[in-house]
Amino acid sequence: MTAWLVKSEPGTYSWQRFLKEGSATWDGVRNYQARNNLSAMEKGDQVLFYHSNVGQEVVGLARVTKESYPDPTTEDPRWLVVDLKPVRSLESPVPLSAIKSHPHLKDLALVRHSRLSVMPVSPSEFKALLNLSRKKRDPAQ
DNA sequence: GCCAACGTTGGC
DNA sequence: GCCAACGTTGGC
Repeated sequence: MTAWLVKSEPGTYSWQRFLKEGSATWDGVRNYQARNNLSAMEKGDQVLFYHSNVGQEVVGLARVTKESYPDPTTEDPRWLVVDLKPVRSLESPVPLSAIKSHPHLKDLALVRHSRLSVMPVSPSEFKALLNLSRKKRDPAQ
């Protein structure tokens, strides 16, 4: 079982909307690498939800509820979707800057391949990210 | 708003 | 099959 990270622009589809709706079909992926990652997802896998562009932080944790199937938003059979459901918001969102400055997270695809929208996260990276999300904010800031 | 990085398209 | 042109993503 692998952990994953998916990106969404909050203006397009936000974590708040995902929470409110209670589930999502992760459609619209039109990149082969991202598509391959979708197809490798298994039911029950944990998925971190990242706000790209605006926010630039990991905001929540979700889970795969349905493994990949053809993207209903296109006739093109090459593209796939999975279904996700929200699990919980992170206590404290993990900003990209914190990920970049964490020595163990430098190789995360989020950092190395900033345009990839669906990526695997190793167990140790996943643990590190969750640890960062538990860290209390500096009261001075 | 800019632009670097990257992916895709199409002419040759 | 190469590569220039173009479009998109997303950090800054």
